[in-house]
This record gives sequence, structure tokens and C-alpha cells, in this order.
Amino acid sequence: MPEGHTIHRLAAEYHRVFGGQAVGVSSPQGPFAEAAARLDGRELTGTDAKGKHLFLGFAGAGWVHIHLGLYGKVFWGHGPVPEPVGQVRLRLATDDAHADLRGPTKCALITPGEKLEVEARLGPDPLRAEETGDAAWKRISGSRTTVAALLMDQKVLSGVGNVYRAEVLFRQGIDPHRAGRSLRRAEWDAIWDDLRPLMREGVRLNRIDTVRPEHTPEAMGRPPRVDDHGGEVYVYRRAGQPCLVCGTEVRTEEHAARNLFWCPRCQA
DNA sequence: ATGATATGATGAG
DNA sequence: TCATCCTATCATC
Repeated sequence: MPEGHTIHRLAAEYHRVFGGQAVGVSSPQGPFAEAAARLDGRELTGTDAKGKHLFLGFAGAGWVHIHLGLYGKVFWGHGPVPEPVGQVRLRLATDDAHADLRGPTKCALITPGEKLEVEARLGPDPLRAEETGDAAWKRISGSRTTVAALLMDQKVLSGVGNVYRAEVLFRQGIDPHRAGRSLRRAEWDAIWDDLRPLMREGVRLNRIDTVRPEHTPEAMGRPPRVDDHGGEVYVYRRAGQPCLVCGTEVRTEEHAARNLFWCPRCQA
């Protein structure tokens, strides 16, 4: 399930597999069928990502705008294209590869202008090398909203989801309940500067690892540990378990309809 | 088999 | 704040 690192990885993957080629486009059972027919056989000219939004560009036809939401996923395959099983919203296929998109919140054909509008609605993306965190700081520094909610607000900052939120606040020792306007500039800069390489590493490994080498169970002389979502993390979904750094029980609560996790001692 | 759960976002009230 | 979209996975029966 997707945060920004997943989307940027997909943009690179779609480009690597289909870029510069004429691609078979279909929407076997979905409401995208009409648009897919218009794209079928065109060249995939480029891909792009901002935050959790993915864009696939087709020659002379504009962009396919994809948002995975909570459930969306892409299934990759090689060789002969199998019959679609269940709901496939968008299938791209060449002679030797195919990609099936299932369950996205959004999959629509848009114009270049509409792509710019989507991007303009989003805050800076730590995975876009040319962007800075300044616009996000402007929103955060004047806000009475909690920093936990602000980091999840895609208009403020794009690409960060529940895992990166919890983990970056832990790594920076910041209490998630603090108001945005209580943050010092240096604290925000530390969050932004930490997110960039952290999320870049997420793109590379296709998972979220946030535990520093000095805090791994091996380094701390503790038994090995496996997080149930496939990455090594400090607090995400570790409620009731001891903090990897200080041993205090990790806490959780519902915060704006999402699960929030933090260490009350390290993030006091 | 069934139910709970999830890394997201929107629109109504 | 709540319901809703709608899919895969895992735990429990």
C-alpha cells in the first residue's frame, strides 16, 4: 500500500518497462474502457509523479492520472497476457510485459493543463529533487493544527503518509500533538532534510525502513524483530511494544480518523 | 467461510 | 466528524 515512495517507484517502473514503445491499453471491466480505447496502440512518452499522484503520458493524447488511494495496486507480469481476473481498471501490455492496475481511487485521462492543476494543489514533494520545503513551512508555521495532521495534509506536503509521518516525527523527537506554529524553523528543516533521503531509500528498496543502524535489535543486544508490514520501523503499528530506543511503551490513538503512533518519552 | 484491518481522499453536514 | 469508495491480506472460526 502506497505512500509517495511507491508512486515514484511506479513512475520509474512504467517508464522502464513501457517507455518509448507502442503499448496495448485496455480497461477490461472498468469505467475507463472508453478512454483506454483511445489510448490503445499509442506510444508511452513519459511518466511523472508528485506526492501520491502518478501520471502516464501518451503521445498526442494527454496523461492518465492515477491515484491508488488506500487499496490500489499494480500487478506486473511477463510473457503471454493472461485473462484478467476480477476487476482490472487499466492494463498496459506489450509482447513481453504487462501491468494491471486494480482498485485505484482515480484513473482518468486528463490534459496537460489539468495535470498542472493537480500538481499545483499539492504541497512540495520531498522526492522531487528540485523542490524545497519553503511552501510547506509557510503553511505549518502559522497553523494551530497539530504537526501530525499537517504532515498528512497533501496540500501542505505531498507524498508523506501515515508511516513516514510517524517515523519522521520519532526520528526528530517531535511530539505529534504540537501545533504547527510551535515548531521552530530548524525543526521543520530537520524534518524535511530527513524525509528526502528516507523516502528516496524507500523508492530504492520498495519498503519503508527507518531504523538507524545503531538502533537495530542486533546493535542494541535484543532479539531480532520482524515488523508485520515488511519494513523496520520505530513506532508505526508498534503500540504497546517497547520503544527501540528507551524501552517506554509505544502509544497509539485515533487522530483525525487515522492511527497515530509515538513514543511519549522520546517525543516529549 | 467470515470478519477485521489497512501506508488515502472526498464530500456531506 | 462521519460515511463512503472498494481490494487484498491476515487472523479467527
